Amino acid sequence: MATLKQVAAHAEVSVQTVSNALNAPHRLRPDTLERVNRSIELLNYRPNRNARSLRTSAVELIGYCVPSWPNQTHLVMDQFLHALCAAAETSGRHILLFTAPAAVDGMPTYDDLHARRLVDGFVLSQTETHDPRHGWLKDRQIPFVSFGRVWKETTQPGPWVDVDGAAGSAMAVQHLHETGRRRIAFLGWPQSSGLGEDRLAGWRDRCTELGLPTGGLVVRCAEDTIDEGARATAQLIDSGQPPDGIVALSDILALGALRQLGDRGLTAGADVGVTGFDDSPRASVVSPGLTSLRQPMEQIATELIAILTGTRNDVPSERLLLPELVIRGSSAPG
Amino acid sequence: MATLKQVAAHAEVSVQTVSNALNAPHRLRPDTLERVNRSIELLNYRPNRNARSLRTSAVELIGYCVPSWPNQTHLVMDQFLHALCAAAETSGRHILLFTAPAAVDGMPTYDDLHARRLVDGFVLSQTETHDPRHGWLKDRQIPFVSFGRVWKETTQPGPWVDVDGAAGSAMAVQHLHETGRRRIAFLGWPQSSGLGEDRLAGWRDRCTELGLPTGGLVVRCAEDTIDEGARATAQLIDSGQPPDGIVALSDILALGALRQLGDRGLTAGADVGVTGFDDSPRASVVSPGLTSLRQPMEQIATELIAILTGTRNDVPSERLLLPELVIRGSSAPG
DNA sequence: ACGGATGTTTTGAACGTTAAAAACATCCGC
DNA sequence: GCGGATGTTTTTAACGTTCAAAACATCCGT
Repeated sequence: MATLKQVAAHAEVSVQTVSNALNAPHRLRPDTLERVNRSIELLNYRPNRNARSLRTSAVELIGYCVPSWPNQTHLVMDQFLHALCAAAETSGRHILLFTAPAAVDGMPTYDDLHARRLVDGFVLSQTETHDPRHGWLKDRQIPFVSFGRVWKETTQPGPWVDVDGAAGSAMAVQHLHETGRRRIAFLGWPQSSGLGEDRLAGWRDRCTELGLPTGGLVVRCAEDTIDEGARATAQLIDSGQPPDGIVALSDILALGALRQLGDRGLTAGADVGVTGFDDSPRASVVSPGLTSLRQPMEQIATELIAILTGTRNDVPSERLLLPELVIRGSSAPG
Repeated sequence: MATLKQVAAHAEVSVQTVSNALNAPHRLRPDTLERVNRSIELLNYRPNRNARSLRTSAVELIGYCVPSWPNQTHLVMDQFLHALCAAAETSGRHILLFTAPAAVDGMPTYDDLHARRLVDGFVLSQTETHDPRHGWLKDRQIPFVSFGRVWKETTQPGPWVDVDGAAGSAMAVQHLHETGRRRIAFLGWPQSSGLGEDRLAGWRDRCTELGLPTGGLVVRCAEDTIDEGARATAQLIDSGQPPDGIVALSDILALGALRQLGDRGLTAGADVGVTGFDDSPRASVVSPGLTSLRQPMEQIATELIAILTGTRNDVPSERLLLPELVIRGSSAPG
């Protein structure tokens, strides 16, 4: 593989002139630039990333910890990973994947990757309540950006991009209200989940705004499973005041709701409107199709990379993005 | 962050002596080594990967193309990705993720990553019939190893690690035979799938060895879905000579079989023994639990890295690994 | 014709490691 | 005491870019 030196010899210029042809072509006389570019092409020159990184101290790699639940697929993370890679590449960078223990036990790994100049910074995701990684990185001035806020912190310890769960739930309530529902339930998670409480707040606020009841219409599920979604829905149906709409905090819980409605001889859509969150592939193939809130993965990834690389001066360090409500049969009126 | 130079000054030795302390400590007098190590620790020295890579021409990064189906989770690939990262780290390397168009359209991306010294080589996966990547990389002497063989090629174009699907199907047949089944069916894929034909061959060969019938007992499914598995099972049940055992080529098809059996008032296990492949999380939580063939992900990843890095002279360039049959209720006799 | 300004190209050094050769120190047999 | 062998440490250069300064060429006003 040719080096700058070889290209320079071929074009009968200095190494610096070849470097200028690549990085500052305006410095060169047009005929010199043409000759150098021809040599670059003829010799199939490719810049050596190591040499450049050594001189500039920028490696153009972004560290991302491989999702820590190998026993469980995580659709949102799969889509996110692909979008993140593509966004990084668009900016001339790549993603370096690594494993690390959970919480602070993993911080030495992050520290080491940065100290050895293996990465310039990190993208964090799967943020947990009181997640310690953010503060740890901020304290050490190691660049990072987070997909998701650190829940239940008074101030965020660093830049983030997130999807507005509350707004999403509100959109779902609004939509169900527009299809005629007047008693809309919410299937959520335990109170310890900040994300769950955020989405619940969106449901509650919009119901209140629309004058809809909220009492006795929230069921928190211990786990994010179809069975729990089914159980919670059964509980609502058997409550004596069954809902005519259900906003589920996730597609998984929503699928459980669909199953339970089917078991009770009720029709999703016609009898009870159902919505989920994340717009997983099953949302479209289940019958009826599940109305769901879709997270804008490509936009999320693009914003994360823009914040981390500081390539756009207009980028604020916090970005809350709106999900998109994808309307399907599960919320269509009768 | 301290450099070798700063550590050397602190320890009152040359840069080379510090480098020797790290890489060839046997060259140093014990008291010199101790003094240098103390300086390394005091100054929290971390080697700069770029500098080392520039001098040695080895970047210690392995390129892996992010799975190309963002609309569909792929459990096996999720587990694989985690195992691959961990195995790479164990060898002092990391995974660089990238995106690329499918088939030969993606080859310029591979070429560029290698030419620019962003990676030392590649791990390929999701191999397809007549997959062109392998031959392309081999022709250009770009190091790689493949998780999965290139089906329907007379010779493999490069090193690979794979799971022996045929042996897996044979194990499943053997197991069902041992639980008393004598008419074992196979749910497979279209004939164009090399992997499917391989697994089918294992089923057929073992049935023949055991003197079991094979005629009219194979149903090929157009797609890997629960519905297709259910449809295929219905076809077998309605055939006039229903099977008492079913080996499914994947867990998804097996779940379809379980559903169809339930719909027909038949009990998986007691009435019809069912097995799947891949041991997905649902295999254990479905009722009854699904007997399934589990791929040894950590071993696969470890072998891939060993072949690619050439770190063990005894490693052959082709490794066929056995899956593990995880026995659950779906194959338990009545 | 000359000096200052501007355009274009070259020169020298730096980044931080590793590899190889050289230098220095020590030991031992003759 | 000396020369050869071995142990230990230092010296020198290399890897391939980028950065900054210097040199050279050209232009224009006086």
